[in-house]
Amino acid sequence: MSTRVRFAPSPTGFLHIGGARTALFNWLFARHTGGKFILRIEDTDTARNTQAAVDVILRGLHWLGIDWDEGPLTSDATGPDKGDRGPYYQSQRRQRYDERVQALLSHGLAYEHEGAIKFQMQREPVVIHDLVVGEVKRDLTDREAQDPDFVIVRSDGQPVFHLTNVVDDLDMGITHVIRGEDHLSNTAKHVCLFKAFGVQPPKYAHIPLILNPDGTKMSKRDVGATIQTYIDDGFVPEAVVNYLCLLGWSPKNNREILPISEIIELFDLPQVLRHNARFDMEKLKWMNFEYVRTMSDDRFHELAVHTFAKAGLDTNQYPLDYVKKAIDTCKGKIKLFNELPGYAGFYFTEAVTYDPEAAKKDFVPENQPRLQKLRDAFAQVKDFNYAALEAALKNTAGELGVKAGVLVHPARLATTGKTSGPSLYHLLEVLGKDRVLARLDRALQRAS
RNA sequence: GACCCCAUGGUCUAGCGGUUAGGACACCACCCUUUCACGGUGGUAGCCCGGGUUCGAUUCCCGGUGGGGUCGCCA
Repeated sequence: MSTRVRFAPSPTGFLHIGGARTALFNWLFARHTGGKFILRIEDTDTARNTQAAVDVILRGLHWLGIDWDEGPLTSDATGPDKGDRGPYYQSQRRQRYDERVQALLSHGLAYEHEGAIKFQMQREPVVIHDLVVGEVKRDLTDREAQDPDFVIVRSDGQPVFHLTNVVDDLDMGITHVIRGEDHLSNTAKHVCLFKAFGVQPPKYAHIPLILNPDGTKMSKRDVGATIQTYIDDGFVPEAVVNYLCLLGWSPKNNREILPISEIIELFDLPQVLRHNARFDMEKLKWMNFEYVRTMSDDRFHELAVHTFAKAGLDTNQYPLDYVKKAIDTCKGKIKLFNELPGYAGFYFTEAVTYDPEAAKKDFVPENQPRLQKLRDAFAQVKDFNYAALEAALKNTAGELGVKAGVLVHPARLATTGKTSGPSLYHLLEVLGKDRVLARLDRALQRAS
């Protein structure tokens, strides 16, 4: 039998990193087993479920590269979808729930209570066979022992999560429920519901949670908790996905960075860890850097242009060749794309502002004649390439009897406004003689 | 409070009765270097505690401690 798994988020207005990882593990399992990955929107709740909130989820999954075989095509609950087990919005499945509740009622497995409908829960401990955790015997808590039965339809007629979740999994033929460990306690309820409907429950796999660095539960307010953060901060989706895979799972053999195709091949449920993992932004950034420095020049260029544009720097105003060479000097230097405007924005604006601390240190009277000599040397360079520029600078330093660094720092500050950045000689070559001389002249005035 | 899950350096992990306990991030030192990085070399740092089982436990069992989760007419 072919596997069928689903990711069933509630549109809360953000895609939580834990949810994304759950989606990812489901997706990996489906791809690994050659089964189907289904997206179902659990929007039974309140008015907080807006189309915009669904869009956030759809966009987040798209960005991560997680595609679904069945599910909605748009954020419109009544809009088009793919798959023959729809609709995939719970708000459109009300009739199914009503039918199932009637069945329970008529079999005496549920009953009305103060206008709501409650399910007759079994009193004995429920045994769950979990693919990750193992066999779990779930006993009633003291609170539940008071009244083990739980509401499946609210008094206003709205079916409740436990009911809709189970009915949908049943109707959609879900074979494996892969979800966060925070659902493990709920699973006892769900297993009993399946039994009441006279069917075998799906197989369960409760995966560990992603915690904050301090070990507390990650809420939407915490750093890195929502996928939008990564989109906004200039992360590469493959890096985020790769990192997420390593939280609660390992490819073994001391391997960490590996293509998704290989992860799909290696991934399986029994190897998922049981303990929670803490989120480490530093490691994610390192991994992102690994992806950024090894990606193709074309992709780097495309993402870079987009990032500059976001920061208000229009690279289209410059010759394509200039833009390309400028961006090339940044490859392998930045960890996140959002560092780019600060790192290399000087290529795309004539309004260079000097780092005040550095200016105080480098633009001093003592450096004025040195910079002047360097400027004159650069003016003599006919073929304005990095090798010639390096030779010119070093030669000047030699004549001045100073180390290269004495010229390098002021020159960098004069042309970029920064104390660090791409290779100086390469950046000068890209900037070109006119710009370099002009910027040097401006700095010369400042230094005098 | 009750119920459930979990436990290898600061963090992510490999390990599945006998290992100098391996890798990665981070950190420190040195080298390289025009800046910042990259890279290279070396280094600090770990099996939560207590009982068992065993010739021998990081590894198996029990208890404790610690962490997390769940006990809604939220999902």
